[in-house]
Amino acid sequence: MRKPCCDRQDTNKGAWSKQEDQKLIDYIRTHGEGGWRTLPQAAGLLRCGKSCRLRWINYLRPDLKRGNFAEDEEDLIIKLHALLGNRWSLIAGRLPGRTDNEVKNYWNSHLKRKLINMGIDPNNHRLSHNLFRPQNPDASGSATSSASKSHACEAAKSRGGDNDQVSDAGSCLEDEPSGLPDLNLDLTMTIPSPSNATVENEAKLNEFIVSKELECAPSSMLPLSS
DNA sequence: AACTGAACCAACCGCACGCAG
DNA sequence: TCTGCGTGCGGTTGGTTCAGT
Repeated sequence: MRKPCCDRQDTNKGAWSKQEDQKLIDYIRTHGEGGWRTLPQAAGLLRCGKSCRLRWINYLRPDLKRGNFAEDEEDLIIKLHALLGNRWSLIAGRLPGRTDNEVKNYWNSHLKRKLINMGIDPNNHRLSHNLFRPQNPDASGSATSSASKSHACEAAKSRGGDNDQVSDAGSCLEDEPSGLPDLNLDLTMTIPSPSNATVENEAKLNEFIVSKELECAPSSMLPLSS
């Protein structure tokens, strides 16, 4: 096991100061992204490289879209989560200006609960039989109307276990309850084995996502930038 | 006004992958 | 082929803010 990179005594932890942010921004503007291991020293920061990278990606990048998620973004997250499971970076990749961390946090704090309130199991996007389904039109209706119909199985639980296999929806649609009829998410497909998981495969996966979006999404959601 | 629990979000941590030597 | 390094990812934690009592 490799030593953690952040165990040095002389590195700062916790919240970033404005000065630190500025140093990081200035450095990356001058030298570009990358070289995270050596960046802190070069930029005069008492941080580990990982911390710098995270700060840049999640907070300082100029193309980040801050603020609340739009309804179509919510829909898309839910739909992609049904397709891909907890692959936050892939999901975030289809949401311009959003980061995986942001999407993950939003899922855990908002969307998960929203689905539960709608009587949908957020883990597999199926109707949850034993959950109380509120009559509240707010919960059952507007924001995630298409989401509630996205009942493909969760793709994969997590890295390692799922092996980059995209959801086998066929297997999870077979016992589908009657409630969520109209999205065609038959995801039967062949994804190359994890051992071959390469950039090319990632690109194929993205193509797949796009094709599914074209099949399933309301036109208002499209096109999606990559 | 004070307290408490819930919600939110930035940041940390450990692991796995790709690549170069 | 093996090994170590750099990087990216997803899960988790901890601090802060908000809402209810």
